[in-house]
Amino acid sequence: MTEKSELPMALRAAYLALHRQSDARFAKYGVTADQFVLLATLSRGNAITQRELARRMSSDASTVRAMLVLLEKQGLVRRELHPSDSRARSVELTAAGKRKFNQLWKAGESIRTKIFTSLEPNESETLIRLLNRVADSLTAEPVTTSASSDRPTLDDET
Amino acid sequence: MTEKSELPMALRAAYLALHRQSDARFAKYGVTADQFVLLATLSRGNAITQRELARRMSSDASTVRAMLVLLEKQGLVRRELHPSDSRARSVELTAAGKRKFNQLWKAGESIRTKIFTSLEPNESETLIRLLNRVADSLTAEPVTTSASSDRPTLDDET
DNA sequence: CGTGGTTCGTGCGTATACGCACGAGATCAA
DNA sequence: TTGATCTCGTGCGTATACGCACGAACCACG
Repeated sequence: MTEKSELPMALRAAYLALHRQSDARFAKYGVTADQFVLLATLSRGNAITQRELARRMSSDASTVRAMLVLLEKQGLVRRELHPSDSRARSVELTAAGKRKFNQLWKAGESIRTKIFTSLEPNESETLIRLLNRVADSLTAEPVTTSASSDRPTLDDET
Repeated sequence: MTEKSELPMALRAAYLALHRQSDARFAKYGVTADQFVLLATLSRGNAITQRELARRMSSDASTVRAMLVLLEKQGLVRRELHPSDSRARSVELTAAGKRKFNQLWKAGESIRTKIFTSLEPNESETLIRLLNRVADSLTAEPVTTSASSDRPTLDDET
């Protein structure tokens, strides 16, 4: 019987490990792991609003904005007026941004290899499926705070 | 054939969703999701060094320090002199910290429920196992004396 | 046409995450 | 013992992550 905190902790450990490795790998290219995620997201669907970009990155609007400011300074992305909605801004990769992303993709190859060689092909599929299920279950709307009884492996009040 | 970026993105989505939900849930108790992780870690092994705490949290020494400073102000943790190593500090929960953790554990119950009801018991086991495998594959660090690893060849032309 | 409710981007404040460099203590080798 | 080296905690700088509050624009619906 596994601990109830084991899954969340394993998720945390895996994500942070990935993030650290990515940051280290991309550092020499002057971008961070999260900036890579942003560039990758734009590379698959250019000319989207900041909010849509945030949604696809599983990130937050204000976080994305801060990132865009930095990436714009580096000349990797461009923010233009949205054709139909004048309060929105349309984000896209510059030519330099596309080149940079291609570099980064190659630079990150060994990380992806590390991951996929530790998993059988069907295990990768399974892992993705289960992760998506977890994410979906958490992205659903609020729950009532019911506070049931399940022991936190700690009893205090001495 | 899945995209190579799908697994990392799913991992990111799941982790961030969990983190957001946890932050929201714990906010009314005045602690963050990560502070909960710290308290939970201490609740299972008290009186450990900051570095060991960081290791168990899959976190970083300086991050942990910043968190401890905040938690100490709240009176939830205590840092004492290490008995045998005078440069280290021994961290432990205060009585208030233990009470707080018990509260938080209950408050977070519905989040854990959400996750586990979206997974079959064996799927939880599988997910944990696969996540650990991924984390391990990424935590491969340079060894001190062997230096026999295959080194991903960071040839960056361009 | 207004008028209110919603959505987009922005700015602000706080907490994490992490690398890097430092000083003090610990450890090992000669 | 001494010196080289490693480790622990600290402080600093930067990037994320996110909530919250604004102002502006969009969108009904009367």
